[in-house]
Amino acid sequence: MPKLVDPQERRRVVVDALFRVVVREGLQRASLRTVADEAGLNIGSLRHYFAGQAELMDFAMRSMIDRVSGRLVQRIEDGGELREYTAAEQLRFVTGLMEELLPLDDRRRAEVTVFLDFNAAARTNPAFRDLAFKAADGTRRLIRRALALLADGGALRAGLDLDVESERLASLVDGLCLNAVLHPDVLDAQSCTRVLHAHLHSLTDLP
Amino acid sequence: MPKLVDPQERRRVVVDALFRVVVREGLQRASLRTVADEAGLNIGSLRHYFAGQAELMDFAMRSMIDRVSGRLVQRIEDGGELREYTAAEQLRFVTGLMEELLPLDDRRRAEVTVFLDFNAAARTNPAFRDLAFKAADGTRRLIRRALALLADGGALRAGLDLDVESERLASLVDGLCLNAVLHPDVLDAQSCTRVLHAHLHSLTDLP
DNA sequence: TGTTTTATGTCACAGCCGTGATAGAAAAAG
DNA sequence: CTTTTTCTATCACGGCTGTGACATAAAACA
Repeated sequence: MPKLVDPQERRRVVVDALFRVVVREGLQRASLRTVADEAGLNIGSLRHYFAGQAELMDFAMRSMIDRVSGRLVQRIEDGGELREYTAAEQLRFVTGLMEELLPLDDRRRAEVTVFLDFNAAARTNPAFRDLAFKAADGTRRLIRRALALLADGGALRAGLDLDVESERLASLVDGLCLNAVLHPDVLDAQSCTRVLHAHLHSLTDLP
Repeated sequence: MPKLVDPQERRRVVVDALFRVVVREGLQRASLRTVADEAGLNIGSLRHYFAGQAELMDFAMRSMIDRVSGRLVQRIEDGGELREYTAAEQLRFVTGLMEELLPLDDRRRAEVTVFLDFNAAARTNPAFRDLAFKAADGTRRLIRRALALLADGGALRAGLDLDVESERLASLVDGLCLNAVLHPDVLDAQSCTRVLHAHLHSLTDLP
């Protein structure tokens, strides 16, 4: 006999509604009332699962980060022993990893859109600063490890500075996300992947 | 005999105040009242120079775009006949042009910060969409022309696709702007220029 | 001078917002 | 059954928003 309401499920429904509002109208318009309406709930009901706006926002941001990092971890686990890969295989793996961060389909586009709005808000809203920093630091570490993997495998071009290349790839990915979300008709998914592939390829000696 | 108040100067003062508020507290908190306070004006006085919020925001965004594009045009005019440059000189010129877009000092940091907030808002606010698109399109054209210049001068590496490289450089610059503004302690001005220099250098055959 | 335009300041209104308080329905526990 | 907890729903308050209306003051003009 299932309980009529599953609190965990309810919170997920609310967060999904919040994401839809943010994608459609921006984080600024994601008030308790608009989110409750989007979720088909009464605001009183929503406030029974989230004590206040701060808790809702914090939970939503954590949920989104968990989803993305979960997919990344899954990919890494599925990869197995990456050191045993050939250079070309390693490059393909890293490419897939970076593509997970780009808005190449509706799901990832929504995530990136929300993520960008959250980060922009985190610049001036102390409530988001720590989380935004951890997220940025996490992808930064991931990218650095990915490039270090290529370097260990001998796939990386000679004379490349790992620090500089990590920053360059991280900023390129962020810039692609930004432009793909803000001007999707100018920078579509195809162009995005083409640029990413060209960049990663230019870091290697592969044909 | 100067008039006691110069309307044009007043509007500039108001826009400067708006920029300070946006940099300090975000575009969201830049209301007519907070901007008026920041400018040391009464809200009634402010509304004498700007009919409403929409006009103020529109004027402010245009002002910022004019400032940046003005500096770029100045650099291009000062450059003279670029086609007569050597490959190394052309690369230096293009580097300087791109550096004008990065938040390398307080003035540029403020401009980029405001610009990013405006663009984020433009995603969901139709009032900003046209301007945001024109600005993005302008820098896109500029970057493409800069790379075309290098290509004509023979400085560009063989086998590079101008379309892909334009997108790559544009997104890299945007990503550097984003990270430098959101995490200035992680990506400082030095790291920014190092990455930019490494990228532009990698596009050429220069030593 | 008087008149007109420009500039500044103040008030009130409706519309959101988050949130505290509270009531009542529904489900679970005793 | 009764009691308790969980859930849903509604009201009211203060705070902030843009804006229309208006009064006053200052400068420019005639």
